[in-house]
Amino acid sequence: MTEFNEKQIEILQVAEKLFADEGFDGASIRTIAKDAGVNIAMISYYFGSKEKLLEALIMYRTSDMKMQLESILGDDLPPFDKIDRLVDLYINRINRHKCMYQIMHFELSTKKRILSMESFMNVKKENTAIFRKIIQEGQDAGVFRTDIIADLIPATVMGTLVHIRNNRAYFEQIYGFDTEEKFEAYMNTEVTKHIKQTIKALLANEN
Amino acid sequence: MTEFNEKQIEILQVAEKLFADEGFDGASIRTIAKDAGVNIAMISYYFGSKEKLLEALIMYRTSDMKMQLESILGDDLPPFDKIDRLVDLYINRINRHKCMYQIMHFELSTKKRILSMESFMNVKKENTAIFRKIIQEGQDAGVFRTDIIADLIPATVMGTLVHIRNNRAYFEQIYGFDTEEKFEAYMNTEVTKHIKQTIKALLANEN
DNA sequence: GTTTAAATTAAACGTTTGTTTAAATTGTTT
DNA sequence: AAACAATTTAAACAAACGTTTAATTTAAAC
Repeated sequence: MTEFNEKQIEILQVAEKLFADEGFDGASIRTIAKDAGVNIAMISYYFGSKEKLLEALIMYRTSDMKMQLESILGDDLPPFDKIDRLVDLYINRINRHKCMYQIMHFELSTKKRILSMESFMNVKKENTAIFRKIIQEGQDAGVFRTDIIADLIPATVMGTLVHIRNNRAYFEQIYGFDTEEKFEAYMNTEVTKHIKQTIKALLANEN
Repeated sequence: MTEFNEKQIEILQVAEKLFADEGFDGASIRTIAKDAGVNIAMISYYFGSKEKLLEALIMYRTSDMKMQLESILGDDLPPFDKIDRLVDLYINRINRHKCMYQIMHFELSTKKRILSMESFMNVKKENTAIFRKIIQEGQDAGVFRTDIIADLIPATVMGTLVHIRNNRAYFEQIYGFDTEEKFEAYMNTEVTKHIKQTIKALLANEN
């Protein structure tokens, strides 16, 4: 299902931004409609309800990750280089869809909404499986340690990134960033370096 | 300021749970009042407004962290043992006040509310400074690497923890946890091990 | 050009929201 | 016991919410 037309995509994009800025409850149908340049009734008309709009949004965004992971798995690269590419992939995705991740992590943790868990979790499971294969390759090659908990590595990568983004105001203040660009530069240099360094240190086999 | 009487504390505790379960906008003054066993008007009467209730809540919870950090700094322990105690401290705090962290990380990242940033950030800054001292000790002793970004370590610890808690439904499903206890046990064993292992690997000086 | 379906609109629906009011109750002081 | 302040209450407030309706415009099909 779910080919979206131009107007629907416009609504999804506006909703993504507003949900992230003001939360699901905080963003009103009226504001979304106004920003998207459509009538309020169009949202019910296209998506059924506000809640189903959120579901559509999540599915709209969590579709292409699998492909990119498989691309890395298939590449002919040394294990540690694959880790570099993996971290870059996560960072790029969170940078590109920062609004989305903000919404997801809040709405998924809320007890009020159940969302379309099944389909969303299936995507996540598939992604975890591919990630584990990449780690397994490095372990089989004797390059990575085997006494680690591979399933928790994505949690550390994404958790660190999301945490720093959520506390952006704090980092901006202690480092004196006065523009958005400076913060983004910090994310792309220092933070990226820290995460790669951390994951590689964890995986490194001290033979 | 801010000694709270029994009734105020009751309201704060109920608000903490409801804000975390349903979000700031999702939790209504009426529900909070009902669960706390007080009249709706009492919340305005005691705290002024719903927003000020949130501020009071955050301040109420972010007061004792500094003391505990200083306790670790003052202890006479080898650097790596201090890391163990640090990670345990973070984990215990997030376990104990999981509601609080859920609220904070969402409300701080939202553009709608500005909160009482100044006082809250000052607490955070002080905590960061103490943390850095603990790392510095290990570096001075030649046990820790010096080419690391110490400021980002707490982000990795807390980010990993919060991320896993937020995606609890996912982990429950892939590991087949059917009770709250099993998930909490997982947090206290595997996740704790993973985080300690990761941070220690990052800090370890390969001499 | 007529007919049928899809898209779009403005208006209204009934709830729920946070907050305020003004009266009633309780507690404390004199 | 009287007087005063602090607490607690039920009721009302206007505003905002998500959704629905029924009428209108646009597009497609015949």
